[in-house]
Amino acid sequence: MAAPEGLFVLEGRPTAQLIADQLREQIVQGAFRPGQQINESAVAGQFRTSRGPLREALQRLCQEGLLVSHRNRGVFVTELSTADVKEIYAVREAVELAASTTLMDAGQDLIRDTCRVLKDIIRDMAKHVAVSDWQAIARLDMQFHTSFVAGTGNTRLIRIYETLAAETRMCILSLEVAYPRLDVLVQEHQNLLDLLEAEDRKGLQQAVKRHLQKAVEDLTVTRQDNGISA
Amino acid sequence: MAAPEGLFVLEGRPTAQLIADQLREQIVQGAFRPGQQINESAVAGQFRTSRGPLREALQRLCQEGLLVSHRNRGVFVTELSTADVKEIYAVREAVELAASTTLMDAGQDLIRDTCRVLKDIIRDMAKHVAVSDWQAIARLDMQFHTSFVAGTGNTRLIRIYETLAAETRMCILSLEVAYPRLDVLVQEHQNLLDLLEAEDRKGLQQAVKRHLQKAVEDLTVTRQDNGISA
DNA sequence: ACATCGCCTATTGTTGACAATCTACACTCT
DNA sequence: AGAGTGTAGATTGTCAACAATAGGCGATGT
Repeated sequence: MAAPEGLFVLEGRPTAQLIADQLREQIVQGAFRPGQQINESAVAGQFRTSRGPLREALQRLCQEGLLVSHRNRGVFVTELSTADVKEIYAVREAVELAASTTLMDAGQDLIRDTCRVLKDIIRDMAKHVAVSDWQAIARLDMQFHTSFVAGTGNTRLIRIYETLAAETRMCILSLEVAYPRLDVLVQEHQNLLDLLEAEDRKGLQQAVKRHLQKAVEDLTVTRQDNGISA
Repeated sequence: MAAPEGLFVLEGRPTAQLIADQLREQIVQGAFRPGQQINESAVAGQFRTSRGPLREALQRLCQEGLLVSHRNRGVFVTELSTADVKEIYAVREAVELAASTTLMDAGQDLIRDTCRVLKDIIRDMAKHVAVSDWQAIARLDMQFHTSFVAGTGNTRLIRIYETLAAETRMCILSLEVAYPRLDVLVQEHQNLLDLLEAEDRKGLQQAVKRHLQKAVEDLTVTRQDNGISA
């Protein structure tokens, strides 16, 4: 049962998915400006492939909400408004609260394993905070939350959250806002970890709500309006 | 501000999305058997189009989880196991509970509007129950829940739930289980509606949990094991 | 009789070319 | 001068042909 069927299918994943993964990473890192059009030929060339596979990858990213497609005009990098930020964080709250409940009901073993992973992420985060590496901090921030949700083992919940994580990273790009309160960032995540380890159900849920609500405030106050996503 | 830019872009939506929508409907209605391979050329011909646009549509449905893709072998209709059913319903619970909270916080107007929509759906449902039209009942069942979530106005939450709705309808197909307890079905939904209208926060959340938990039991007891989704 | 090897067909993955559409710019007319 | 129109360029949408891979089937040898 160690490797029932996945014993090295060498690049067994579909090409479009591989391209989508790489392109997604480029987008959330700001390689394309919000609102910018994606030139199919140019990007296809960049990936050393043809327009066919690339267009398939674009479909995926459109569905994830990172890109928007206008018929006969092409696909563009999504511009996120403050309304979008609120939506995204509302869904994140829903997913994380559900994950909290599931984890608490799942038993100590799952919680222990999850805590171990989260602990390492916080350690990395502290290191990058020391040198103010924003890009890495944003990545680790979302990795923390994604790992938290991943602890449930619910593949669908994880998929949903990964999409939300990508959108969240776009928020930071789109709204051109830096991480405020660098020092409390590590502290807040440590607090979440502690509450999980202590199996403090109510406390964890409250902490998650506050953590996300604060983030929304940080993202919305800096720029009160940033266009309408319609 | 009535129609700033969307004043009739006649079929403004991308082709791949249109094909995906139609194909999704066919799949959830059982036009393809679970595990069956989708022949690209054949289906493309059916839609009077080429393989290119069809493949783009397939990418979407793969990401939604209705299809699974194996490199160099093609895409197949997903076979859902009981583990998948539990996952799907866990996420549904998370979304619906979040929707409940949002609606309750949103104020009476939103609740009133939502209730009106739900009332009509229940009426339709009762009609189709009278003649035992399973296909229509399944559709209306999911339409009820989707409309409930739609009441929040959170487009991302709605998108997520629409995907879950499609997967749920596949559960019924994949597990080849009929709706049990036809009579209580209308009654349960009416109960949810009443609790929403009464703004009984706690009561609604409890009712949602029970409603979904019952559904899981109905879907899992009939067939205790139905393959492994890996 | 069974296992193994090699071919063969069907289907997917990819590519390049062609057609349709939109945007931008220059030109003309009032 | 300003508004409207026509044209040109670029980009997307679509298609059909080519290449590559996987699984099935029969032949062959032990």
